[in-house]
Amino acid sequence: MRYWLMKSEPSDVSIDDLAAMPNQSVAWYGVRNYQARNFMRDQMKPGDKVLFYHSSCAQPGIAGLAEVSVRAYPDATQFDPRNEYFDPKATPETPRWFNVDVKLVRKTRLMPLSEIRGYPELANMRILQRGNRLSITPVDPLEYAFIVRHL
DNA sequence: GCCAACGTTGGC
DNA sequence: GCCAACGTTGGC
Repeated sequence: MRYWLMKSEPSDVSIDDLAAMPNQSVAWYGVRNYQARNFMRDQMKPGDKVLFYHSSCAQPGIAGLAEVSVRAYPDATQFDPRNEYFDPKATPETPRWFNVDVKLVRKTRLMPLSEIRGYPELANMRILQRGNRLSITPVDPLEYAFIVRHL
């Protein structure tokens, strides 16, 4: 089993939005970065643990715990010309983008980015490295356990 | 294959 | 809104 941190803009899908979804589950659509796609397509498996992170907002930080509920399949938004994530180079025969489904485990208190930054135990997290923009990053099992213990 | 220009991310 | 950092595009 692996551990991941997944960024979502709360104005798009917040932890409360996730909690309100049918089955408290959501398709992680719209990833248009190859590294993040490859994580979903090649490595993420149902049962993998996810830190649900709020980004690009007033209070960036970890907002809850989730898990992968469905393994990767073609992202439907790439085929829809009216969707903002439409990709003219993708076809159903040769899809380019994939997404997993993610299911809520529990909403937690918000652990702000500033707090994460303050723990020496978490200093190696990808999210803290300068210039990091990747929306899906692997998390070390020890880092994950540390965070859960401090939520 | 190089690399300049451009677009996006995301914290502040 | 600013801007650093990074990824992608496309001409050559």
